[in-house]
Amino acid sequence: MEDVAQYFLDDEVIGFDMEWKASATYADGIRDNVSMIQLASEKRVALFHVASFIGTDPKHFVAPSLRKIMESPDITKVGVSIKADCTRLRKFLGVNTRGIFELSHLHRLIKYSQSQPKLVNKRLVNLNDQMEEHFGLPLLKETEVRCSDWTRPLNYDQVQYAANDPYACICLFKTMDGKRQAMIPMPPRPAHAELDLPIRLVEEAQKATVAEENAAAELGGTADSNVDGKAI
DNA sequence: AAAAGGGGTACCTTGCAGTG
DNA sequence: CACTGCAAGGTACCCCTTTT
Repeated sequence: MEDVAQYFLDDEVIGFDMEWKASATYADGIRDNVSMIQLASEKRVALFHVASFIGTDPKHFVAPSLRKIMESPDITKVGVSIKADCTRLRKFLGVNTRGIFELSHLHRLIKYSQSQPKLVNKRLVNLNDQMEEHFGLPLLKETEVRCSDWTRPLNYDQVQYAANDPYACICLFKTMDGKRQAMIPMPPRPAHAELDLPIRLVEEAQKATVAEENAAAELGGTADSNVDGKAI
């Protein structure tokens, strides 16, 4: 994971997606709830089958460079329903993702801002509909594969499916942002999704950060806190 | 099935101005 | 000083959609 993640450190925008066991509840362990992590740039796709990693502590499942990528506000992570993925990543692996970009927002902006401004809202649009709109192609989203057991060794269908998702996301972003830049007048790019949290959640996050820093100070350790508070 | 997030709505609290 | 009415802002809940 460390070696492969380093390939993405210099990218400005990457596609991001996760897979987990459809039947998993929050009471189940890490492997059931975060079975795979996928990244994609225009050049390459990375699949991390974390369910097969050895260990019990959250830190055994996230290599330093992957954490760096996810927590950097300068590397934009694009996806559909991406906030839910990031919540999972935070809850089970302690990764506080920044630079989150919801493709549904950009899709609505370029599709509706000139004809039906009322529809430029935060409602999610599924990935398949976005693919058909901008590429005229359906994405193979077979329920059988999607809801399969992602904790077991993967078969070829699963690998193909898992690679498709983040790659489709990065392609969609490039295409849609190109359309946005061609619009007259050009609307601004939607903000990173973590920046428009309700005030209540922002305060909770700040409290958690302070508590974390206090705990680290008490231990006298040099826990690498990538949180500078500015983005929040 | 389970979970999260956004939009909409009803309800409550708060602050302010006006009135007696 | 006490009371009333109104607008603004916050909160809680339901419904819908999306994800695996």
